[in-house]
Amino acid sequence: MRFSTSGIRVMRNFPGDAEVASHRWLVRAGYIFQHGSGIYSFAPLFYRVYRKICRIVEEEIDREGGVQVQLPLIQPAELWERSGRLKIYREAGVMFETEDRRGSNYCLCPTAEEVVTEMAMSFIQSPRQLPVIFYQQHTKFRDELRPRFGMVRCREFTMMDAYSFDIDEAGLDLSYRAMDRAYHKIFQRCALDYVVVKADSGAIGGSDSEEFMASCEIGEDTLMIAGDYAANGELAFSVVEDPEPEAPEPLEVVDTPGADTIAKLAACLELPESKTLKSMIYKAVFQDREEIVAVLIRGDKDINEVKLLNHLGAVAVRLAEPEQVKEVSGCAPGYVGPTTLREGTRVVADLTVKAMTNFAAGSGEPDKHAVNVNHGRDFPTPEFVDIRMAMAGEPAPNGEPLQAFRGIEVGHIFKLGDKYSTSLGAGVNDSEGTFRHFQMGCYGIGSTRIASAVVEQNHDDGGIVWPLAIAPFHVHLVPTKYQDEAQRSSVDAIYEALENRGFEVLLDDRKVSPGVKFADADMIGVPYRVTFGRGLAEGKVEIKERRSGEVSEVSLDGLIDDLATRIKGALEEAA
RNA sequence: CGGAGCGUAGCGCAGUCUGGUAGCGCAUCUGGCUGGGGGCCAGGGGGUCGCAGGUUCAAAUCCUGCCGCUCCGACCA
Repeated sequence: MRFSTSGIRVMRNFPGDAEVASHRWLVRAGYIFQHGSGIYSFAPLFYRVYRKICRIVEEEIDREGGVQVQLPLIQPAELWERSGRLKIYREAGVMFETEDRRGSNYCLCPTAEEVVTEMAMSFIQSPRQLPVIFYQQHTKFRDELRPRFGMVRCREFTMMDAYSFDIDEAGLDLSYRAMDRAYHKIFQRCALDYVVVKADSGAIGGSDSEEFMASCEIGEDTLMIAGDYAANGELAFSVVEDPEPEAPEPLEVVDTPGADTIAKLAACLELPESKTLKSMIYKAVFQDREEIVAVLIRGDKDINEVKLLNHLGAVAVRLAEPEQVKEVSGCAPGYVGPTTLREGTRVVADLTVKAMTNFAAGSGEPDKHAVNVNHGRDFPTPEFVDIRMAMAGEPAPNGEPLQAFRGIEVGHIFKLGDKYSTSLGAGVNDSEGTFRHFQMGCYGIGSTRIASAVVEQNHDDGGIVWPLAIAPFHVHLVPTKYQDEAQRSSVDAIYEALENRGFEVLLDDRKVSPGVKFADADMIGVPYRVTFGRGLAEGKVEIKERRSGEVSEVSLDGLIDDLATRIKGALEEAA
């Protein structure tokens, strides 16, 4: 491709409103163009990268028996009502909805379990057609609460989504493992540095799920890792040693002037924070009702809302409004304690609360706290369940201390079981003639997000450093003076020869100074740059490796073979 | 949605406090020189100052409302 007419443009400075490296470079080097918050065009360079990622994804999923389809972006809202997910997505606020001219409601596809299950129901009539894995690479729409970091978190993005159908759990296991294999191959080929962690299944639902996380400082997820234990911070479990039980002391209310935080309270009472109790009032939203729930946790720990949501089986949980707090506890948020709760209020306490004795808690009044509080005596024994945020340094279930890392979620695999096949009535008759719901799995890969994550992991002061497998071009030809007849003819000859050999070549035929071309080449980040200039009279050109910066002088005659060796070698190694 | 900030030419910004001819750098166009790390000279084009309303003889500048964007916290590929 000739630079001058390729539609590629690069910028001399960074966009003012981009902060993270991938966003800054992808915009500056002309890969993407922003139209609105979380809404981007793929410019020619990005489209090439995107297509390469798609091809890798396709090859690996096809290898595991996946079959490609395309599912609709506009989906009947009624279908989402039947699966029970319309409310969940609406509560989360992420569903784009629209209606047609007759007033029927539609959802803009945020994920496609419903439509694919509806199709499978009609297409899969016999267990002999199983297993089947349908997949697509298509647009998704999510009205993200906060689009972020350029292409990392968009409101419109492209995702590979796959859905497996099996007759039983053993079959689902095999499909799940097949996709797991494909995922590892895909991320390895994309040269991504990643880890796999146990994950929460969120609004998708189902039992097991694992996330593939690109290691990266700007990652939005916290990964908790300790030896062979790796989990998303959302569901990581840590072991906390219980204190020695004490003989119950009489309950008292004491003055604690100005103690409006756990730290101040502990200091005021000269107690460790672990002898205080936080009482939070939550509103839990269910499909058909809402409930106010009091949540108790040891003062030195934090509530994990994902765990809470899962335990309650709610659609959403959020901190209650002050009026609602007053309703169940008779006081304002901040003064609530387990003894101030109205009778009949549902109380959920973290496991660490179980062993607590003689602890301090809110008294219902400002500047006063209850001390020597004991559950079972001063308030009814609550339900004890793990709803605690694991912290770095605490031991994982395997005994090793947890370390926290940041990651970008680039892939997620789920065992759904029969959640959708049951709600939508999809399945087949088995050999005995009984109707069996499909055992489903679903699998997502953020194709556009991979590109961002790769840039986060592969850039330097000069710009992007693409791994060959997903670089927009293999070779970037830079003639220092393309107007020069002799130079032009040899550059053109090499350009055509390389293209004829099947390599992807960007030829910088612009009439600009060599310095500009070099800077732009670094920014765009093609793995191999070939410079035509001062050695050309002696039949020499230079190959420069973008990543190492290593320059080697080669003869014009040997150039094509040299490049072919390097490129083929690198591509095969990646595959 | 809560907190912070921003919106002036394609991009980056100054000008706003203290109202009075809309500027700078880059990019772009024309001509010339140059030709291995963002080169030089000369000339040119490009702006409803986010939108609406208000105050004023006069608004980019002051006031009100709205919209958009970015960053920090609650969703997810």
